[in-house]
Amino acid sequence: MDQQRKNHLDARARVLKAMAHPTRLFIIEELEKGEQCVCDLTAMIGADISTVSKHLTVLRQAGIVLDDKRGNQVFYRLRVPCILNFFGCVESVLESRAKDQAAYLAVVGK
Amino acid sequence: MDQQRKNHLDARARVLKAMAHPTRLFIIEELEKGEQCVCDLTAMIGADISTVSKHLTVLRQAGIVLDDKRGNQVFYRLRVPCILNFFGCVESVLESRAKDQAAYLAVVGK
DNA sequence: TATTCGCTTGGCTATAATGCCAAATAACCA
DNA sequence: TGGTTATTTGGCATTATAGCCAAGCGAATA
Repeated sequence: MDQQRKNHLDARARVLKAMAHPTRLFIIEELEKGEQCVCDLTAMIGADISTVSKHLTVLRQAGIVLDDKRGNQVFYRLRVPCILNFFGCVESVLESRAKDQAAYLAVVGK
Repeated sequence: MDQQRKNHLDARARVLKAMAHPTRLFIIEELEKGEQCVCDLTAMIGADISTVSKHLTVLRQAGIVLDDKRGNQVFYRLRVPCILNFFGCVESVLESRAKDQAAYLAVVGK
């Protein structure tokens, strides 16, 4: 594996890793609907605001979201619009597993 | 956030997390070209075979790959074909960041 | 049967991620 | 100025992940 390919895989992995957390996926879904301030996201998530802030930092550092301070609030939005299309394949994985699971259950007698 | 949504986010996050490692992305890319045995993947990756085997276990448990033992070799293949299409958006994130980085470098005088 | 081959699993250490609390910062308001 | 609100950061304990070596195990071969 050459160095250039390795660098590219590292870069992709960093983006995926930033998305690979339920709270951060929630944030991405909500931001798909439009920008949100930290306070509103925090209210929806129901965790400590410092926890939510750190999740947002992870997303920002991965280049997934942008922040915009207005007054004493910070609004976050998606940097690229496609993030959610992206899930079609994740869903395929989930469905494929569900199907096999159903087949297995049928074999063992429900 | 209701329980059903939480479950769904958890399920998606688990799939993404399984993909979020450079070695596992490499494996996915190689399997896109066709099934491979553990030995060939190990040779390409250049890590200990036990390390590669554990990465494959992560991918299998996430429902991303399937294994097939034939003789004393185990062949792995992708369970769903779309995994790599999936990266268009990851690339957008990376390009978007590169663009901003370039703009920043221009501002500070290269 | 004994040996080798291909792979998985157990065990370990080192490193990273998570989430809370508390403290720091920044903007606004009285 | 002092206080309040919104957010970030530091620090810490807990848990998870990564990768190596060694041991285990089934399948092929001598």
